[in-house]
Amino acid sequence: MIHVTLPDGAVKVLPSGSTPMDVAMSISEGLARNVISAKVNETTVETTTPITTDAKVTLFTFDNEDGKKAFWHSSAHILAQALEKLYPGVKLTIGPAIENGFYYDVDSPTPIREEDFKKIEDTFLECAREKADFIMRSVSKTDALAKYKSEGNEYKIELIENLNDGEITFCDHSNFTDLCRGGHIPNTGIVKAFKVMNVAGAYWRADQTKNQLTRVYGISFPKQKMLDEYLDLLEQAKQRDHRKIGKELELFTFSNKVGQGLPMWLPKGAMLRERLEQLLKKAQLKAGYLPVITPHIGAKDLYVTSGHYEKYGADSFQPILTPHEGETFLLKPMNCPHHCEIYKSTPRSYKDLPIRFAEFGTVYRYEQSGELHGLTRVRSFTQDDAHLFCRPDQVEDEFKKVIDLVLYVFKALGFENYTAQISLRDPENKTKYIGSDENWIKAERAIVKAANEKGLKTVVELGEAAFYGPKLDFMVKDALGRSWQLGTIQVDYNLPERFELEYKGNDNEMHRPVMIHRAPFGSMERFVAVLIEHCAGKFPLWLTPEQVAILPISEKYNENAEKLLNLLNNYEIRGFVDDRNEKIGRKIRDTELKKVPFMLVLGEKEVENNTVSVRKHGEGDMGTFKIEEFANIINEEIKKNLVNN
RNA sequence: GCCGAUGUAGCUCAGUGGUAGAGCACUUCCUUGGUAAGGAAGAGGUCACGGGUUCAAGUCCCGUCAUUGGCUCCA
Repeated sequence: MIHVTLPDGAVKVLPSGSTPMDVAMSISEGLARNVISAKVNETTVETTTPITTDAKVTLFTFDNEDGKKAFWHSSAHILAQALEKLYPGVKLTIGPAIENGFYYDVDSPTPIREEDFKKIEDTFLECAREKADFIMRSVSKTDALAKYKSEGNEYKIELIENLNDGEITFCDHSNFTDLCRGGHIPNTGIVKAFKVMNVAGAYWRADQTKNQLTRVYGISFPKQKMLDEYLDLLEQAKQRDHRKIGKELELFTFSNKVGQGLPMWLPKGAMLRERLEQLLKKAQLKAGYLPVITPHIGAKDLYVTSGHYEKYGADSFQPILTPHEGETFLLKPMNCPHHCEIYKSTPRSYKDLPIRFAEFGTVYRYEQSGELHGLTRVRSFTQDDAHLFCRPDQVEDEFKKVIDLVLYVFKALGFENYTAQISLRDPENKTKYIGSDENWIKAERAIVKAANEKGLKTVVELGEAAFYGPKLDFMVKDALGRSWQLGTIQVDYNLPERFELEYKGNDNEMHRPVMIHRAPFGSMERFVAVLIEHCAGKFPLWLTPEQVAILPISEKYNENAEKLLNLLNNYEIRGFVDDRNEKIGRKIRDTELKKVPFMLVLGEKEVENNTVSVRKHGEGDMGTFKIEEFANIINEEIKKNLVNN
């Protein structure tokens, strides 16, 4: 007999050789029906893998992350089987589970196209319906290599060559075999619904110099209904796409005549952005930041000093020349060098520190053309940048204050769900970074300590640091549960050294300050894009381009409507009059579609009684109010969703 | 930058080798209304751009540009 310990601490005594499925059976039949994968101690196994010693066992259903992973990993096998059937001569490479579904990278002699998706889906489901068991077996390295040599599959051969003899396993189901580490659901029949999401090119081993493969993306579920719900979610995401809403709400535009990836803010978008900037400017003023303004270009040497030129020069916008020989400027890709020079414009004393220079600085980066995307990835964007120059003993405290500022911004804009990513150096590849080991260690320690003391939920990523220092990045989850990287805070010991920044200490000696780079929004473009998708274009009242629409019942009341608008403007409420020759139903419909929060219907009754009939977006008629009453309602609501501190 | 898809009116899209279309938006007129589309008329296009095939190209082929889904990159 063996003792099996479950995650809740319960212990089951079962015959040796019992499987995770037996464990599930011993708990309940319902659980047994839904169990699709299991972990024995720390290893993911099949539900049919015998357990022969005392062990900790965790059972997974599709509702667990691990269960989903096993489900989608297994689905990748079925996809591979279907692709082999449909595309003779196809070479399989790898097919992992991903966050939403799975993919399989193949080298296919015939192209796989969108019109083939239906065919692939049908074949996949045929294979799934065979209810073939997934069976793991060990193979010797020689045998494994022999199989793929006979198939001429150089990719699998490369994979196997990196494995040790004795740890190579194949997974069989039906007549299909694949090299595989394991972690499957019991049989193919559990997969009831499948959809090919996309095909795309992907490099073998993510290496641009290697062969380009075809990546087939798919997603599968144990129930058709779950697939339908997932597709519905995608449809919602599409409806929230900031590119679509940005156009509909007239927030921003692009023009080929201006250039790729160069966004232009339309009046409504520009005003919205200004409101966001004001929010932060006010908070920064309170927090002791000092505004600075710097040019959009800088002498090339500035960036040679900072190290940006060496690192990114070749892939950036090319230098700007002047009528004078040998004089070159660069569009600024970063604000920090300028801010360093401002720091240096006068001698600094330890008593002056910390000095916090803030600027909404527009920067230019030549992003790869294939990477451009709406407002989230552009070639000119404005950072809500600031650089804090402090004494080493101030770093931690300053860092924590910046965290507070970032969280204030998130809270004000309704991003409740976020995690902090600590991005450190890649210890394997230190040459990517500038600066001394000692400084890196100091900077990394400072970040980890500050994040911990602030009680942030953190994940650590090695190799994600900026080339001059480690970062704390804030990842927010939007209303649909998608993750976005927004604010960033970075500790930097390197640029102060490169720019030879100094201050005089109380010992009358010169010392080097530490820099903190930070941007709570990140970039205004990206932030607005994420905000649009988060709130589906229904911005918080204080931020929205138009708070009220005044809808006269007929043209007779247009003049009263204009007067009302003026009155509301005095209460700092903004809006517009819909003075079109249309019926009230039509005006309401159009205003609803524009997502204007409040509609004021104005007709004979209202004009006589000096009232407005209020209608709220998405909710309908709220009744009749005195104008002052309405002004109070709206101002109360603004306060409610704009945190004050 | 690489692989795939797409590019027709301001917007969303139809048009599969034979005279360039629809809905919405826009303009004018009628209508002056009470909580999600009132009616009529009109205007609007070098079918992304450049070549080619053809008696004939929005449609087929090649190239360029842009958009887009991925990959790689991201100070």
